[in-house]
Amino acid sequence: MTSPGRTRAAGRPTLEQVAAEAGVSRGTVSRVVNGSLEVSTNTLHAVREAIEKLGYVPNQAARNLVTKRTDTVLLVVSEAEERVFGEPFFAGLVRGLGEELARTNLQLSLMLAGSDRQRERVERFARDGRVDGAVLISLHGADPLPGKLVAADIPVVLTGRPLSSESGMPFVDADNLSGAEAATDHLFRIGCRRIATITGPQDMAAGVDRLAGYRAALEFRRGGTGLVAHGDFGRASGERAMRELLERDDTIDGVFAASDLMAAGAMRVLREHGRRVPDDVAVVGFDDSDVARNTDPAMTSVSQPVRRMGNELARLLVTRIEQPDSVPGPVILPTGLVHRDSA
Amino acid sequence: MTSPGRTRAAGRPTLEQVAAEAGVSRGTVSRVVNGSLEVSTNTLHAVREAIEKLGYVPNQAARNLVTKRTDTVLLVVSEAEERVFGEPFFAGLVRGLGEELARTNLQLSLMLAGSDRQRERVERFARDGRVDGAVLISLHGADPLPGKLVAADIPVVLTGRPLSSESGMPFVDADNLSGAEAATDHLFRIGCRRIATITGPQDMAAGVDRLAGYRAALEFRRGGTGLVAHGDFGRASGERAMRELLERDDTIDGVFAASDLMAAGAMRVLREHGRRVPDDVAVVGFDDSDVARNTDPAMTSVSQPVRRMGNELARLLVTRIEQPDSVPGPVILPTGLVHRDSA
DNA sequence: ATGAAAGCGCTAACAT
DNA sequence: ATGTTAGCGCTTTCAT
Repeated sequence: MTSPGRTRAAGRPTLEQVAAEAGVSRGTVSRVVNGSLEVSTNTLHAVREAIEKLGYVPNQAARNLVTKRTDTVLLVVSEAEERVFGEPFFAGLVRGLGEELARTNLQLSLMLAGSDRQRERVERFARDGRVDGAVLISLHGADPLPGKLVAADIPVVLTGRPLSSESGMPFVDADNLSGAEAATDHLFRIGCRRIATITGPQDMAAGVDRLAGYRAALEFRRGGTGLVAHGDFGRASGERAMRELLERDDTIDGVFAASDLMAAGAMRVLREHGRRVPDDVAVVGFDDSDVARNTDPAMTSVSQPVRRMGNELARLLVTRIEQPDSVPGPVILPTGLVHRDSA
Repeated sequence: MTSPGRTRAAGRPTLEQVAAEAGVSRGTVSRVVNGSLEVSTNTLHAVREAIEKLGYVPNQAARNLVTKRTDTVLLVVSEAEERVFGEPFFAGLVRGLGEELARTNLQLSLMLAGSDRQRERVERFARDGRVDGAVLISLHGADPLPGKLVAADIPVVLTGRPLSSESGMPFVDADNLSGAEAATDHLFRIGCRRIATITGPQDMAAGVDRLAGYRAALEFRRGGTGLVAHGDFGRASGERAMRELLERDDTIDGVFAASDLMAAGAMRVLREHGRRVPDDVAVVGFDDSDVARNTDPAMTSVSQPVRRMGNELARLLVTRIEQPDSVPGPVILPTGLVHRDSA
């Protein structure tokens, strides 16, 4: 009880103790731990043995204090829990990030920022100096978070083109415009002439760009582009939008939805209304997620290389961290169209 | 360039500078920052002003070094990315955890441990002294991670009863047995007499207990309990299991699946085989997730209070952190049956 | 190749 | 109520 350690990390051996055990100085142990080459084989072994014997693990706080690095990067997702854990998009991204970061000694840590309160916490966490950099994803409109982090001198990379392009922050995005264009054009080519779209949120570039792609395709084909209903990428919004569209025009024969979830919702509503997919109405989604594979009929969908996007994000961030003055340009990755049975 | 700061956190004002600016000592500033009451109103104001003026933010590394606390707790999910971001179960849990932790000054950080490599990283991270405690979820079989963390003197709480109950670690779980029993009994009461089950992984208590519940219900009703096929909670495994079951016995008229995802897979296979749900075969799932609400017909499912489970996990962990010697007992929360159209 | 020593920025115990 | 001081455990010059 009165022993020298009531504190949590008590008893943990220190550099000092390892040094004593190995009969060398602190500095030498430090060199061994950090893989310096300027250590003789003999001492190297002695120190290693001592480390092993004592079960020494470097104290990060002490190390951070002097190096100013934390070897941790933060993934901030600006969505509510339900969204984050419902959208398969994030899975690929996280995997991609993890893969790439595994090559470095950076550890990935994830935090949600779906509410103001959470955003504030994330900001404080980052400003406290607990991370070397941050990847932000799913930013809406004029989220102040990226700006605040940059102001706090924290390297930041974004997922998805920021709406206000003045930001100048490096970002990675899928070619949403081309993807949407290809999807819409596909509907046209299989014979649809009354093609509607269900958009994503218009405060995100992904939402805006996919709508633009739809428009571009139809303008090129000289089709009408008026059948637009807005959604928020979520399933329920897709159902709502589809109902609205059907009410406005019941001759619709093709639908391009800006997310698989919305497309799935639309398919359900179409069925409720007695429309067969794809015979009466063809449907294309966006994301090529699990959802698309599991609708009935299986859904044709635009694929984005989420995993590669994660890879690129990691690379960009590492670059920013290692060369704070570099401003790597944006990375735009190509999308594809995966043909299944719904269109 | 030769200025005193090329390092990342360079130029950040320190306690010392704030003290100078406010004309007081370091100690006093520290007291203000940490909310000590023993400070006169005057100096309090002076210090606050100085902090404001200089934009001072305490350096966490320095603070951690002396306090031995990080104010961070880790949520470790022992699943692959695809799983984590596909199962809505996690959303509720994370939300519950966040809610409760928001009352404290603990920050939640999430890490995946789906591969050995990731598990190793997580272990190192925790042993490095970067977290005050950890919540582990989705443990399989004899995962060594919890033991290692405990050995490293890190407070740990588990989600789901550990299979080897000798561990003695505090945990939170849903009453899986009762839930499964209620689901199965419901099938019996609506007239099913050939009731099959699709189990979860048998290296997790949730899988084992739900199967036990199925058995208990049928034994009580004197029904046969032989129609068992194994799955892993995932959709594909549900499809596989359903096919297998139909091959073995095509008079099956009720199915209890240990997860919504598997139940959804089963429903699809049933439809493929020309069985109508619930008319020919009634189906009950487990989780009461979004998936259950979106099948056609909507799925009857066992609900677990995931959010409350998250709350309780946080409470347990906080207790463990604040009183390292306390060993709070397990918390088992009740499940319910949500009636929809599939049974 | 190695040791010695000067901090990194903060908290907390002790004085006053 | 406030100042003083001794570290927390580590990295990193600077000598040798």
